[in-house]
Amino acid sequence: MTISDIAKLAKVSTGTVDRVIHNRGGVSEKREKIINDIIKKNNFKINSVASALAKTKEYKIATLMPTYDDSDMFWESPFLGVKKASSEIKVFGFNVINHTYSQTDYKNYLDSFENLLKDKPNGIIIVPAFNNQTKNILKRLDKTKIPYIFLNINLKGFNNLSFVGQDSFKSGYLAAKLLHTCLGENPQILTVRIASHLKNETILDRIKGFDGYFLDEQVECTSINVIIKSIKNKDSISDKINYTLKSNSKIKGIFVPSGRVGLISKLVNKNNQRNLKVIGYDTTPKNIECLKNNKITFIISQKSFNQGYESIIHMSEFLLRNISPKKNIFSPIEIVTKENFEFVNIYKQEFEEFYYSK
Amino acid sequence: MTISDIAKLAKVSTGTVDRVIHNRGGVSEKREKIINDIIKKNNFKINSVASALAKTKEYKIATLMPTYDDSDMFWESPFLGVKKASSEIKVFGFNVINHTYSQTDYKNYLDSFENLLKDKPNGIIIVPAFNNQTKNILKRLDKTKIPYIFLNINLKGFNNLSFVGQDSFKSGYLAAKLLHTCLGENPQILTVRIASHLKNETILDRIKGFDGYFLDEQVECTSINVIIKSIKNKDSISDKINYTLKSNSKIKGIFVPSGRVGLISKLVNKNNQRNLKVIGYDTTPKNIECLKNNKITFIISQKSFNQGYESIIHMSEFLLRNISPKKNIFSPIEIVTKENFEFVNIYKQEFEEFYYSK
DNA sequence: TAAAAAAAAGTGTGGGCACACATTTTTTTT
DNA sequence: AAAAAAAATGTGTGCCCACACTTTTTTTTA
Repeated sequence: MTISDIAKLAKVSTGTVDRVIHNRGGVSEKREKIINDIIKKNNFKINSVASALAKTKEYKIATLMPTYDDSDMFWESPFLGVKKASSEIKVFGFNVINHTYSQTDYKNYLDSFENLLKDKPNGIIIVPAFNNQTKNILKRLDKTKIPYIFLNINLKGFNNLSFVGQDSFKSGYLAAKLLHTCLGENPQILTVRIASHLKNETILDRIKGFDGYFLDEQVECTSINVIIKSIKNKDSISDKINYTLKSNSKIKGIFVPSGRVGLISKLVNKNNQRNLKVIGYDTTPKNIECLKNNKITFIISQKSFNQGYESIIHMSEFLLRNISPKKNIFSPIEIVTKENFEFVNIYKQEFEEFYYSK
Repeated sequence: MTISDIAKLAKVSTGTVDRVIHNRGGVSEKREKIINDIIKKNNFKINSVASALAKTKEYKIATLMPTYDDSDMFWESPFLGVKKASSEIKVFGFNVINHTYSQTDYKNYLDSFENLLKDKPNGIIIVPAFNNQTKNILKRLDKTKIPYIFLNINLKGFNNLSFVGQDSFKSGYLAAKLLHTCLGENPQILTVRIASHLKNETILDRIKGFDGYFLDEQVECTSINVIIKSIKNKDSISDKINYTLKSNSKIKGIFVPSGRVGLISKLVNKNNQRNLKVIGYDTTPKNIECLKNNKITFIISQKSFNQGYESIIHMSEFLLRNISPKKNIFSPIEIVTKENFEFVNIYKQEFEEFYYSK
């Protein structure tokens, strides 16, 4: 069943059928109905391959994501996901242009955004750090009607087409459940937070979820909070954590609501380990290493590779086929341990091999 | 960069370039080298969309999988994965024909296989139950040189193109780790096995992995085995399990190395629950229900939807582009709890909505 | 060396659709 | 009622490649 088959059945030309299929207008109501009926009756679906081939329109998608380096590789993963999707949709006329910014420099964030706009993209994928700056930025986007998708970080109250990322509350909830299951009733848990994260919505939501679990379950959990001023001074962190552990011998679990769990877990002294259960986020190389060394018990993964991938794919579907994605596209909340980590990033691994071998 | 661009650069016709690209032969060595060099130099990749459109060849892929019904929905999931892949590759000229058999009837298995052969498929996806019968079947396939992929069950010593499924040993290993983490040192665990599974390689491997963990970790684990004769007589199962639990008050965990964990968990009497940790396999509707009711603590998922999907995709890539898949394509070993189950089957859920709404 | 056979290279059509442009039909204006 | 404008519909080319068929070139045979 092809467009020309439909045209014959409806006794019109293929051009008219084309107009109906793509809602291009300029077709009489009478004919439109006839054609639509025939399409439905025969369950006609456009041949996406031929359609892709015939399309001449070019699309630009721009991304704006944080940089990554040896000290924090987190953002490599979504970036690779973006790259994978880019290579797949290139054949449909998509050109994906990646921009980056430093997470500690909001001016750089704004500059990168200006550069991004110069590309005149048809759609934007953005990791919206810096709540306030983002507001001004996105006001302008709303005016120009360029659609944008939030990747990984979910700010509320914007006209983003979609959010691709984890339900942070529920992932914190799960972290609590795991520690509760391991530690038994009335657990005592050390929560380690970083000062620079104190306004980070994602991390705040995780903590809310963590607390929410114990509230819901009516479990008396003694939670001791330690706040790290800066991650640079490791001695000071180590002192703080080990002092707390020493003076609270009943602490049997550590919760780090960020990807810094590897760093923290490494700083726990041997004599304080006493079979501690440590849980944190993100399967960065450093964290995986700690998982292997039994310094971390559970890592919660948000499959950030897939997040990058999906954000691009959904944008392309929106631009190409006018399919609106769901407002929230939630990533899995994966539990990663020493025993299963090798299987969790298979797609990422495969693409990595391909990408870095070029 | 298109084929005709390459042709111009090499001062030959597009036909000759086509022959080189597809190794069709009939090109002089001299020219072949010139063309290949130009292809490499320009990093030319065939336009897969145009290629797909121009291909006229039709392929048939046949599948042979167990049936499913209300009492055991497990095989619905890979079936839906197969269906999803089928709908995606239809446009490339693939026709996927599904055959099923009863898991308790090897004659039916053989009959279905005969029917399958009548389709004259170009490739076969098979869930190889019945070790002995499978041997005879596959000898014939090897003669006809029809490639076949094992789905979910991995038999050794065959010429299968690939195996798509879980590393069962490691998934058992993980199950042990989880119980160990929850129960602390010297755990006492009840393992519940079904008589009809006693020769099931998958389940045997899971148990090997389970035992292997405690050996590796040098943990003294007291494991009590209960073997269920038949899953039909629930009273008898209940008696057996509850008697064992009552007389071994130190048992704090139950390990069910199969998808029957929901059934088993339901039969544990209230007075025997004493905060038992229950772990088993497969996210069937029944098991998910028990997860919600706190009767099951952890389910290990093998993402069987993805298994079905991937088996088809890899076969199509092999037939279409002659890309050989890896011998073992391992599925993730996912840990599913009450708190994250809603996020683990997202792709399956989406396809279900689409599939059953038709 | 001419004819025959084999190898190498070239040509052209079709696959299904998108989209610009051309033509026909209907409606509005004067 | 004719002319002009607007709406509706039709036509044809190009997107890039696969593959069958044709033509040219080279090699073999007698």
